[in-house]
Amino acid sequence: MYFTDKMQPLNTTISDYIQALEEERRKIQVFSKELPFSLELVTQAIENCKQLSGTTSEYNLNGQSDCSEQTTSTGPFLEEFIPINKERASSPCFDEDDEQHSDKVRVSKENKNSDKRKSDWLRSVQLWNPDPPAEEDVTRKVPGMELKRSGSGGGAFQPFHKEERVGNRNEPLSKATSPVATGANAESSKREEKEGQRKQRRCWSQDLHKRFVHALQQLGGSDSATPKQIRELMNVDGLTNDEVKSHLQKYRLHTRRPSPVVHNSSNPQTAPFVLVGNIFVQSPEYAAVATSAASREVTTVAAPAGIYAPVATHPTPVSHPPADSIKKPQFKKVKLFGHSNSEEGANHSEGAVHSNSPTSSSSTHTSTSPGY
DNA sequence: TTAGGAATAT
DNA sequence: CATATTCCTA
Repeated sequence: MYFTDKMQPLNTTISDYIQALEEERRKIQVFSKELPFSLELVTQAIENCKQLSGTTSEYNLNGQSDCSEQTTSTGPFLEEFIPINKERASSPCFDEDDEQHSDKVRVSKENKNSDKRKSDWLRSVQLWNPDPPAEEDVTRKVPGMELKRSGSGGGAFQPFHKEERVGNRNEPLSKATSPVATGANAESSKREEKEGQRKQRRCWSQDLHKRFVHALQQLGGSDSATPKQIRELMNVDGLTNDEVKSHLQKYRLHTRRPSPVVHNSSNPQTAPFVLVGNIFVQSPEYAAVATSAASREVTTVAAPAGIYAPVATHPTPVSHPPADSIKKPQFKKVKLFGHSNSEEGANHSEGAVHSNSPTSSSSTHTSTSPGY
């Protein structure tokens, strides 16, 4: 039994959050001189939250504009305040979207990070982001029913939009089925794409990947799973077989020979991350999560052979999620795959990479950061 | 028709 | 260079 992931603690916690903020404000009020802006910020945040909780009730989980941000559970805790980094040269994900500034009360959302240099595709994305308008469902877990739309038909979906070129006709495409949800489908601007054109690049978000991996494990590993099965299991609406296939190909590729990861044998001193206040930054590109103190076990820091680090097998069946839940990111920001499950777990056979780790630490990874 | 993999494109 | 898409073959 696996349990589906939790992802939307939202609404319930909003008021708690507000309370927390208010308390925070009281505290810093004392230092209003020293921290005028903090006070201001908090105050604004409170207001925004109040408005949010009061007026609207719809939360969309994927509003993000680009692929950065990770599924953040309760917005409160900053997890992703990554410094910033601009550089938009080669980010795989489609960023764009300059959005029109809507005057709404957008809670301050201005994270503009674009990508992580190294490209950990795992964390750099979120859901796919075809584009803003189509926020529909995409991921939806759907409790009860499943519907798969577009079976394999192929390309169907498409949110995308702009880009004109040849005005060709689009295919019929029926988008109809959205898994649940739908409560408010905005509209469907379906502009299908043109035929001759290459499909817009889709980014595999963390969430998506997570589902992918999850499906994979259910199917018994990447070697035994077939794209179609995976796709069905994932139950993500616009996903096509080809996309899954491709992703799988990559996945296999990476899981198969990660090799170089050498555990630094004698150099523990290189801490993988630095904890700064509440925010932790990762020094090397290899991020390994550091959930502050509690580093349960997970955290596969140096995965031997894995690169894809999906979900670290949660061994935690049922424990109280209380405190932790708020504190830690939903899933670690692991980067390497710890293959844990059958998947590669079994691969020991071949994968056995013996550690060749000669050169004492350092070097060896210059740029090769396993994306996965 | 689907899967797997290679060739390409970004 | 990595990741995603398309082409080709079984």
